[in-house]
Amino acid sequence: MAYWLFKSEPDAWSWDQQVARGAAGEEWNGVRNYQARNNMRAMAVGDLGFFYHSNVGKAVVGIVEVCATSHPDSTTDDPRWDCVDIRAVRPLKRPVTLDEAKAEPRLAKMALVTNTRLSVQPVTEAEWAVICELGGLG
DNA sequence: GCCAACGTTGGC
DNA sequence: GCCAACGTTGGC
Repeated sequence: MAYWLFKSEPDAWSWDQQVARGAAGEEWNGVRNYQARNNMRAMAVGDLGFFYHSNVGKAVVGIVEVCATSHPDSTTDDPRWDCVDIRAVRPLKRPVTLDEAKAEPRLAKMALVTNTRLSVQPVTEAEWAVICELGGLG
């Protein structure tokens, strides 16, 4: 079981929209970055991820689960781009902002802090636990 | 809205 | 294969 983080601008695709898709989930399409794509190719069904609102909010707002492994991105004919499907699991009790993550020494090496432009990132088990703690989840 | 950081593209 | 130019992301 691995942990990940998915970034989305809420104006383009928000947590509420993700929740509205329910158990069916939604394609995480539109990624046009090799590193992000490679991360998605490495995902397994049942892997968990954080849902992060970039630009507006700048906070981790919820937890998602991978419900389909990588497959061609339906928004392009370019065979280079694959994506996974994810479904909402639960919101954090309180969002964990980027400022909080930056201020937390245990998250100093987290990709969210060190590699701001990567839209699909791996998260370590330790980082996962810290964000859950800050987010009010036992 | 600006701009820094970073990734990609294309000329050589 | 190098590197300058360009495009995009995302914090501020």
